Amino acid sequence: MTGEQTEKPARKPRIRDAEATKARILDAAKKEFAKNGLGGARVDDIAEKAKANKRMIYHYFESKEGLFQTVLEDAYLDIRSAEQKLHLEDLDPTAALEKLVRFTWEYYLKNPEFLTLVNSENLHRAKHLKKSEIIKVSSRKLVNLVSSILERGVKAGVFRDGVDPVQLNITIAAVGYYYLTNRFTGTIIYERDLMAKDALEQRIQFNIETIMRLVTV
Amino acid sequence: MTGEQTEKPARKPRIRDAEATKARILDAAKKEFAKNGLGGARVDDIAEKAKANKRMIYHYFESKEGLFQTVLEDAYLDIRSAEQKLHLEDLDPTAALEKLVRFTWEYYLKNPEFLTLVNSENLHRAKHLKKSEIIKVSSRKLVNLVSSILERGVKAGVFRDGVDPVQLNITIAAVGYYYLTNRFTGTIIYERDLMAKDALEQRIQFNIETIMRLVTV
DNA sequence: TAAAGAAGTAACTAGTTAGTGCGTTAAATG
DNA sequence: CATTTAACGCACTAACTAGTTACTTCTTTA
Repeated sequence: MTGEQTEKPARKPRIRDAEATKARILDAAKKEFAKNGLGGARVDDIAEKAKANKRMIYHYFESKEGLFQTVLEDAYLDIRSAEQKLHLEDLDPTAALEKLVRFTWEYYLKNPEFLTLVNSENLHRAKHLKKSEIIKVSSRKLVNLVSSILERGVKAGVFRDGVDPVQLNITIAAVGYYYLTNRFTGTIIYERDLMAKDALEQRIQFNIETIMRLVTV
Repeated sequence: MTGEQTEKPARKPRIRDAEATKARILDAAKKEFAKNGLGGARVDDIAEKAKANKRMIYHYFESKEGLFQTVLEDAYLDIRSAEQKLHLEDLDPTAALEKLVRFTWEYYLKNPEFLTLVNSENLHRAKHLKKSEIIKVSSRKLVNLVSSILERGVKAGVFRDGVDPVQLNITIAAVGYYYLTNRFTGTIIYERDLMAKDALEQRIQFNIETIMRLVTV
């Protein structure tokens, strides 16, 4: 509908570029939603940061919630696709699991907006995610990935039998997510700078230890 | 200042009762902040739910943020005091640790507002908690509690040496917190009702297993 | 019982905020 | 080159929202 012949032109920098404007809005919205939550985010601020007119937001995304939904979907698709790119099936079970734990931690660390977006979505009882079929499909792949790592480990005699892949998946996420999403209150409660370089290094080692001990025979 | 002679009268139900009004406001505010976050909460709604006039909120708590800070402080003090009441020092190390894991899980389960309040506070980079000295003091007690359980376990030969009590504390919270705060997105991602009775039972068992394997020799 | 002080209320303000109506301008098309 | 289509922007509105002003009513105490 938008441009059949004009697939990826990138020939000359167009002054009017729908895709580029859309991308700028999404980028600005991601930051704004992550910083202030869905309720706290301001549409005017998103438009300004995106160097777009507010009218464009409503033209491309219908509403503030429509924009949030797209931002959230994109965020989930990004982490799910990055997980697939790890090619864990090529590694032995122990190395594969350790790599997944490390990847999850580093992804959260490099993309703190992801954590806040997920928190915001849960505050709204996942009403936006519910509508998205593609998220379910890509999540299923992640569970299957962990399932097969576990199976291979059991066969190789390095992992114990009976570990639920969903519970393991949740726990891998949990030990990183909690630490990082609560880094501000955590720094006060535990009277220790949780984001100091050595603190982060100590935590990822602890997380690997936690997960490995959980699955090992 | 408010009433020296009238310490806990409870003689006749007063039509005008400052303490009762204050309590109703705090209760309504806790629910409203938990449901909608600090930004999404509406002062008018809090007043209405509390069956108090909005002016009273500003009289007792100065501002919306002042009210939020009091709600948050109260929430932290409640869980910290409940932890102390477990008297874990009277149990053997293994039983004490298991009881703490179970308590933490059940507290989150029964008080989901706590999770949302903490999330909201982290969205605001812990600016309200920073001001509270009493929170630091009571948190220190929790870390000391876990420290002494670990120490006793090492001496008894049931726990391994070198486990950082802060990391352990964080992990005990993490495995419950993540599961419950993300119960809405989780139910979609993992295509499983995470709040079903047997799912909850399975999770607490998994959490105990995770923590026990982490500290055992 | 009169005076003082505290508890409580209605109505308002000044500033925001999501969302729109309508016109303008650039690019594609025949 | 004329016409259509899509990108873009200004200026507005209707509803909302934190916080306040000015007042009434109840309770305590000298």
